[in-house]
Amino acid sequence: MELTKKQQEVLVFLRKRIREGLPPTIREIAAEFSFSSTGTVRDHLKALVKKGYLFLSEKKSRAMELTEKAMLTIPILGRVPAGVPVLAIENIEDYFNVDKLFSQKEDLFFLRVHGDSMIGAGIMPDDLVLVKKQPCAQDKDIVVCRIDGEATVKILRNRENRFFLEPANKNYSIIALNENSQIIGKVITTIRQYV
Amino acid sequence: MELTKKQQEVLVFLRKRIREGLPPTIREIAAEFSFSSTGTVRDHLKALVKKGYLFLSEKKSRAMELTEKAMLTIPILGRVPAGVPVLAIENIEDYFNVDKLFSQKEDLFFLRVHGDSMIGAGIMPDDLVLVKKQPCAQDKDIVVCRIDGEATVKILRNRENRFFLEPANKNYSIIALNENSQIIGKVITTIRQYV
DNA sequence: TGACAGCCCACACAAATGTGTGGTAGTATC
DNA sequence: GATACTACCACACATTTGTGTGGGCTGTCA
Repeated sequence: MELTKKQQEVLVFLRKRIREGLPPTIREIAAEFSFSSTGTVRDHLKALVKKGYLFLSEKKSRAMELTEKAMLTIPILGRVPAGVPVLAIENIEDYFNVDKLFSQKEDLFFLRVHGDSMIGAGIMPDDLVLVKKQPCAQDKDIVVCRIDGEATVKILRNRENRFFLEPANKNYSIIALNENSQIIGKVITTIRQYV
Repeated sequence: MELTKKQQEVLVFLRKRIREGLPPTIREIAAEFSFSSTGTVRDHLKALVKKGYLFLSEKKSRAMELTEKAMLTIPILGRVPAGVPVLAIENIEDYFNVDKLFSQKEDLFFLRVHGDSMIGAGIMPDDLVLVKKQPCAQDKDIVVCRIDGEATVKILRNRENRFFLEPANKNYSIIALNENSQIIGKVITTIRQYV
């Protein structure tokens, strides 16, 4: 059930248009590929549906959706030997599903990290951490907590059912979790953008 | 030029549908709000356009686009004092524009980081770095380079027009840029996802 | 009072759009 | 030879959809 070259081309176009926010109509697809008949487009769309790359809704204009299989991904490279092109297929370790990163329904927010208390865990000042709001977490989770009126990032430690907030920097000390320090959420991603 | 409550509601619905991948038709909007006339919807859409939240294309079904002003963003929290709710408006430092992160047209790929040579810069083993392909870069840029058949991440140094690749870890040594080490691209973002 | 914005309705019309039927040609498979 | 898939075309038809005109009611602001 592999895609033919032509079907690939159509899929690439659909992906582009869907990402831009407005899926094409059948006639817009026909125009793109200089097809003079709408039937031709329908053949291709039906092939994509049949092969599991596309969902179509009936009687609704532009109503198409990519399946998981067809979603836009950015290749993740692993080891890159000398001599071969960087983006050669052999180097591709996995795909990063861009469309899924932020599609979660949970209550998410970013926190801009202040201070260097988590430097040992690779969380630098001014990094953004994506936080899922939740009142508790597990041992070793990186959590956002409120200590003395300041939101900071720490590692949660569970020692015999007593909880501690541990920094990843020896210049800071461990804090026991009490009524003055409250867990706000769990860090699920960190992002650093270079200018 | 503030939005009225009703216009806000309409915008929220549009944003939801646009994010889901299929902007609504005028009649679908009417159904959502139980309007019995398409004219009513057009009044609201025109108001949103006039106030700078929406672009509409003529004679094309579902052809609407959010303006920068109206785009979906995730709040970035700064300092969070005790006592106030976490997501209180006072805490919001900025907004992270999800829709823009990956919208760049350039040739991008992710590289899974192996080794600890960049630990000092907060880039840990197994982090993902988003790389923009380019054959050269500037002093202090973090670059992906190919050294002895392995893609690694390093800091580029320009000393009197001679280029060096510098690790952020004292256990590794500086390498002069030569025919055995080639710049593949520049790191523009790092991402770490916790399971 | 007048002007304007917000919010709603009814209805008609033309254009855009999906659907359906049927056809041709090439290629591959059994 | 039969069958199936791919890749195109032509054309008609019904529905969906955007557009346009006209109207009503409620406010606010000058």
